Amino acid sequence: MANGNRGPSMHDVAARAGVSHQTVSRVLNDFPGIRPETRDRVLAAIDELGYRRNLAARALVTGRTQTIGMIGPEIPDIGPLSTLHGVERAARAAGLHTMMTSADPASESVREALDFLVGRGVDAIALVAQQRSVREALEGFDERVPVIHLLTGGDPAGAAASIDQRAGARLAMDHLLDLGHTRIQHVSGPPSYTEAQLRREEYGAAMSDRGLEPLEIIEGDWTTDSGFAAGSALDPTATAVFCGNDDMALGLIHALVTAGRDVPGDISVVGFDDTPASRHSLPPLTTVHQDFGAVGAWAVALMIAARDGLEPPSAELIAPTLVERSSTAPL
Amino acid sequence: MANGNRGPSMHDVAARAGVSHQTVSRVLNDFPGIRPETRDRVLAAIDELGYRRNLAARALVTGRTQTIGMIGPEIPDIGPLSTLHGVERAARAAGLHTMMTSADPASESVREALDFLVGRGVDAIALVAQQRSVREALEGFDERVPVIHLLTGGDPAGAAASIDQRAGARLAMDHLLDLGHTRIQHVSGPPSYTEAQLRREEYGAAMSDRGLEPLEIIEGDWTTDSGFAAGSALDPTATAVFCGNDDMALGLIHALVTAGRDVPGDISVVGFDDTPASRHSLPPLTTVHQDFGAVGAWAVALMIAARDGLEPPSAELIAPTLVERSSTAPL
DNA sequence: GGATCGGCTGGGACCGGTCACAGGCCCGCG
DNA sequence: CGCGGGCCTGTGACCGGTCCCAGCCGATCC
Repeated sequence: MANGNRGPSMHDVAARAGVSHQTVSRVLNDFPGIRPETRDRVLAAIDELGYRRNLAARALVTGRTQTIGMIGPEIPDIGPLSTLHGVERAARAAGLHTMMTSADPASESVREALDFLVGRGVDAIALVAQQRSVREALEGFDERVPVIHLLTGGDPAGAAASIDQRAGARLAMDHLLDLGHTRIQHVSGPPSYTEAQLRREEYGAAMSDRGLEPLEIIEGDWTTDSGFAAGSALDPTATAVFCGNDDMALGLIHALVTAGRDVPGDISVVGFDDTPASRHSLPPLTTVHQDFGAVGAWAVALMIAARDGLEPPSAELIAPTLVERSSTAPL
Repeated sequence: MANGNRGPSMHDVAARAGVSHQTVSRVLNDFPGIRPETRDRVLAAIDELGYRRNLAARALVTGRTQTIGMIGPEIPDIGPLSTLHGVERAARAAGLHTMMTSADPASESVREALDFLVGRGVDAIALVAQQRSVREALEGFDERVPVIHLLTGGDPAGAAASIDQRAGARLAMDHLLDLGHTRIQHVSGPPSYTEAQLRREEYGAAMSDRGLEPLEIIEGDWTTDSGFAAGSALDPTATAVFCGNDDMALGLIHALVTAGRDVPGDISVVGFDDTPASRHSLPPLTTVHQDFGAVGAWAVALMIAARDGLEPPSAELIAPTLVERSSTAPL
């Protein structure tokens, strides 16, 4: 072991165990046909030396790193964060490792992140693609490494893992409509987000399905502040508001209550996300729960299939659920 | 380029540009003393071939991966998450890459995560060590890769980047005390967290510094639900509550209001974290803001110093600030 | 004019694993 | 007693970069 301070190598182990490096390799990779006694000697040597396999060397020859890359947004919202966390857990369960980097939605930045991960030799990439511009960055990206899209909302079929946004929006709207509301307004997220776009569309569809005229849509940016601002822009005849996410709903309620209106007495509010804060806001928020962990797990399944050249499992969206709390009431 | 489907190698580029692989390497690494004309030819060849350097090969010979590892908790709270995000950004700015894995606080799990990262050849590790048990996992971990602790609260000096918890707790307490409150109760996080421990101690210190007797401390688990539960365990004589974090404060306020008490009319509440939801909760929450991004940046500075064998910059804690909103009022 | 020197380039070993292949040994069989 | 065939093991090439060293060239110097 006369190599700098690099730690023992396979040859050192081999020498100590009195075998060849190849035998050590076989033990490490669980190859059959090794005499138990030999195997034990090798294992003992590994232990004594504190040997640890060098993955760079391994990756160099195999061309596989057993690592998947993840690209998330610069500003981490609860959704992407939870999803990537789900990916990480599912990957670890599958014996894979994860490497994460972030990128703002500009194509340039996404391309950079992609290049970085490909350069690191990841076997597949999970890309949070809530915004259309992120997906556009992939145009002409004909790399040999498969890319799975996350949280596209179910817009494009194909290699993507998402929550069914239309279904979620319909859940919220039907809840409000079933309570008797007809003047329902929508505070949406930025239209650059596919999810916001889909929730918007479904808002309109849900209204017209009941023969109702949609009210003007107020555009927010997902933050509590923008929800607060939306409060003063609300249609005075509205008796219910479907908010694009919980944070905006919280801000909106704050504005409403400040203006002397009672929630849900005067006006009902429903959110989207089921954040921790929504459980105990005043009033506790009726909202749509999304299982981000399931999205992550599904993404990993897709990546493994893609990596191994298998047919991808049939596309399937994760179904959201409605959580009824106290921010909504019958008209 | 007759190698499987591995993409072009340095030799392919060299052949195309009519130079040696060594010259290509020099161009790639910005070595001086290359004729501009030669350099351009190489660059052109790289571009035409879509060549990309194989980092596994590079890491194999240099022994450096230009990557830092991060270990976060299984359940991602806002603090660790924001901090790791800060590490990621600062690392990228320094030309380093990050690889993240998570571990539950059990020593076993932390050791595994450590081993994994060391095996991947990271140059340094940032470890979220809010809980004492996490730090204990490092006993006898004499690896050659430096480990920086995150969010220890400033308890142990040394290779750690944290926010000054004592100062933050003092900020919250002095605010309440200056408003004239004397019956102040504390809802703390789990004592296994150093941060919770430090906030607790400072609560007691702040009280006795003014000659006041501390009230019984209620123990929560950081969640809104535990804050809600704390609401019914509150000392009836308390006129103010210092909560260990915003989520618990939100749950507590919910319980209080449900029980018919007014915040801040009957009782003042201050939180800790400055989460997005706290800006527009009802009432908007007075809380302590922590600059997690700065912690991340500081951690990266420490890691670079450690990696290069430099003397670590003198230990310094990030100072929190008080954000006054509407959940507190004079007695 | 020959030696020296600096700018620029090439040749080969090496990092630490995996893979393909070639044995050595011992057994059973004819 | 010789030979084929498992079982188990060793040998050497190779992955794609970086590092060390040598060599070429023209210009400068004495």
